[in-house]
Amino acid sequence: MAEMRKKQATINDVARRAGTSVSTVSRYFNKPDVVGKDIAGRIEQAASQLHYIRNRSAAATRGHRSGTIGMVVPTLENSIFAELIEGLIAQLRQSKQTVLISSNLNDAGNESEAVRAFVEQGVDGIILIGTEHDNAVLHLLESRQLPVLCVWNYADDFAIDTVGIDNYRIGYEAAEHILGLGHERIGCIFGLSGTNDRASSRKNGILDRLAKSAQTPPKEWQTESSYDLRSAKTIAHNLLVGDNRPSAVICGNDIIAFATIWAAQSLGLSVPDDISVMGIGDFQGAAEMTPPLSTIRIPAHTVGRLSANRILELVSATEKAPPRHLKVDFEMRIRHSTAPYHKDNT
Amino acid sequence: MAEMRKKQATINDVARRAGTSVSTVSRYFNKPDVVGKDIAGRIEQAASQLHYIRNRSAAATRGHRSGTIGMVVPTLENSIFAELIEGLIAQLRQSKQTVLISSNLNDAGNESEAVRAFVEQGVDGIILIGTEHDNAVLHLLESRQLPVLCVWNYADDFAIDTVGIDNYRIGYEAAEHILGLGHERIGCIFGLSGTNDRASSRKNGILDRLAKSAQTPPKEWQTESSYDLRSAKTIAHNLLVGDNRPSAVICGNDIIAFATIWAAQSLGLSVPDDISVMGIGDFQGAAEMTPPLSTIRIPAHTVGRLSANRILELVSATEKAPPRHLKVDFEMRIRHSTAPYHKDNT
DNA sequence: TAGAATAATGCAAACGTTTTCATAATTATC
DNA sequence: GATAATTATGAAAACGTTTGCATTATTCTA
Repeated sequence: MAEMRKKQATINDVARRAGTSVSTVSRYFNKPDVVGKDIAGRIEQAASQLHYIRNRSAAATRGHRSGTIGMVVPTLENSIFAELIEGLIAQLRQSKQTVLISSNLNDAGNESEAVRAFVEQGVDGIILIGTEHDNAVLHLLESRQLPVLCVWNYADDFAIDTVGIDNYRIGYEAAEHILGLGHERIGCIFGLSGTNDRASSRKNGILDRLAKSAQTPPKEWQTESSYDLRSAKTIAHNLLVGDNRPSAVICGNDIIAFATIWAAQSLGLSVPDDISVMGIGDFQGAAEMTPPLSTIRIPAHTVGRLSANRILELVSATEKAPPRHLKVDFEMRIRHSTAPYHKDNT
Repeated sequence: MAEMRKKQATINDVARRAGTSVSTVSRYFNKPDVVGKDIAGRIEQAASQLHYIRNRSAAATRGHRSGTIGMVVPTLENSIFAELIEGLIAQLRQSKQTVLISSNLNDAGNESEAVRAFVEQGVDGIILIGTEHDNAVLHLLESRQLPVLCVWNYADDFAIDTVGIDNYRIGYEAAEHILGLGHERIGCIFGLSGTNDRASSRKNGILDRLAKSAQTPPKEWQTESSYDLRSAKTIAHNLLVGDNRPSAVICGNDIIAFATIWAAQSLGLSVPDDISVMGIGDFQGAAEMTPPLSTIRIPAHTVGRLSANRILELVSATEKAPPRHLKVDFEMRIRHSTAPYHKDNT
C-alpha cells in the first residue's frame, strides 16, 4: 500500500480553508492562546473537517521538540518494570508525549544500539534503568547533550539525574526484619550482583545489617540467582534440601522469593512454620499467594510518574544544572511468609 | 539544556569531508551497495569521525519511512503481553525498526488517542491487540491507509490482517481436558467477555464443549472476573466456599487460575485432591508454583516474532491485498493442578 | 486625541533529509 | 572501434513544519 498512500491534509490546506496563513495555524497548534478567537475557531473547524493530523517529523526538522521520550529497560518480562512503564506512560500522556520503549532482552550489550536508535528518531530525552551503562552510551548522550535520567536506583553521588529507591536501605531493612524475628540461621539468595547495581546495593545492605548482629551467613548460604523463576527455584532447592538448612532466607527480589517458597513447598516444608521467606519488591501476586509474602513494596508506579515529571523538566530546562536525585520511599509489607524463630525450625 | 544543544554533524558535513555530494551519502546509508567502493569507504570514515547520526525525522518529511512501528496493548502488567512485545522487539530490531509502545492502562477508551499520537509520529505501521476497536481508530487508520495488524486473536473472517491463536479452540480443549478427567461438577471463571473478544471466544469454546457432554454448569458457576489477581481471588473464593462446590474449575486465563488455586489453598482445600484447576496461557510461574499449573501454552514470543514479520510485509507491500490470517498453535501443558475425578471430591 | 506600547497576523527562510533527473564514466555488444 | 546499455555520481527541488522579522490592528497612557 506504500505507493498508493493518499495525500493527507497538511497545515497548508488547513490554512487555506480557514482563510489564514500557515504561520498562524502552526502557532495555533503550539500555543493556542496566542491566536485570536475568531481565527482560532476557523482553524479548529477546518482542521477537523479535513481530518488534519500534525506531522511531528516535519516539526522536528525545524529544531522543534519531537514529543517523544525513549526508555530502555533490561527486560519487559519483569512485572515491576511493566508497572514502572505504565506509571510513566500515564503521566507522559498528560503532557502529550509519546513513549518509545526498548528492551535489552536481558543482554546489556543491546543497550547501546537501542539508545542510538532513539537518538536517530530524535527523542527529546532518554530514561535508563540503573546507573551502570556502557561508555559508548554515556558518550553518545553526552556529546548530543541529550537529557538523560537514570531511574530505579537512587544514587546521590551519580553524575546523571536519578530517581529511585535506596536499594542499600531496602536490603538493610529486609535483614532487620528477619533478625527481629530471632532467626539465627539465615540464608540469602541475592540477585546477580555482577551486572546489576541494584542487586549489589541490596546485597551490601543485607550483609551489612547481618554482620552488625554477627549473623553473617556462611559462604555456602550466600548464593546468587538470576531473576528467573526456573533457575531461582533450583538454587533455592539446593539451599533447602537436606537437614542442615537455614530457618529463614532473604531473597534479592520477589521472583526469587516466589521460587523459594515453591521450592520449600515442593520439598514438603511449610512456609513459614519450617522456614521464613523474605522478598523485596511486592510484585504481582505477592499478596495473594499462599502464604502471602512478606516483602518490601517498591512503588514502581510512583517511580514512573516522578520520572516522567523529572525528564520533562530536564527536557525544557534552558541550561545544564547539576544533577538532582530523587529518593522514593518504600514500605514494609509484612505478611505471612515470615514468622518468629522457634526451636524446631532446624 | 535545550538552548545550548550543540550543532551536530549533518549529512552535509559528512559529504564535504568525504569529498562527495549529499545525494551519494544519502544513498550510501539507504542502499550501501549502490555506491562505489572507494567513495563508500570515505563516507564510512567521515561519518565515524564526525560521530554522525542520521536524522530520521528529516528523512520522514520527504516521504521516506520513519523506521518505527507502533504497538498499543491493553496493559503492560500482564506478563503475557510483555512476552509478546519482547518477541516483537527482538525481531524488529533485526530490521532496524524501532518500536513505539503505548498502553491503554486498562481502559479501551484510551486507544484512540494512543493511535493518533502514533500517526502524528509518523509510524510506518500499527499493531493492535485483538479485533475489537473503536470506530474512530478504524476510520483513522483506514483514511490514512496505514498498515495495521491485529494480533493475539486469530480471526479468519476479519477485515484486517491478524496473527494469533484460535481462542475458541483453546477454550474447547481446556474443557475437553477437564471432561476427560471425569469431572461432572464443573465451575468456570471466564475473563470479562463484554469488552474482550479473546475472552468471549474462549468462553464460547468452553461452554460449547461442556454442552456437548451435557455438562453445562449452572448459572451460578458461570462467573466472570477481570484479569486481576485480587478480584479473581475473591470471585474464586465465593465459588469455592461452602460444601456445594465444583470439583473442577476452568479459568479464562492463568491469572485467574493462580487466584483460584490460592483461594482454594487459603480455604484449606487441596489442589488437585479436592479440586482441579485448569488455566489458559502458561504465564510466568505456572510451571514453578505449587502445584504446577495445568494450562495451555500460548507462545507469545512466537506471536510477537511472526507479527513483526507480517507488519514488515504490510509496510513494504506496494498495493493493498486482501487480509491474511496467521494461526499460531498452542500446546497443552498438563501438570499437577488437575486430577481425575474421584468420589470424595464432595 | 496623539503617540506609544501591545497584540495578532503574514511572509519567507530554514531544518536535514530523499529522490528525480541529467550527466559523466564505465562496461558490454556487435 | 563505434554504439548501446549500464552504472556511479551530482544538482536541485521537495517534504511539512517552525520561527524571526516585519507589518498591521488594537489598546493603553497621558
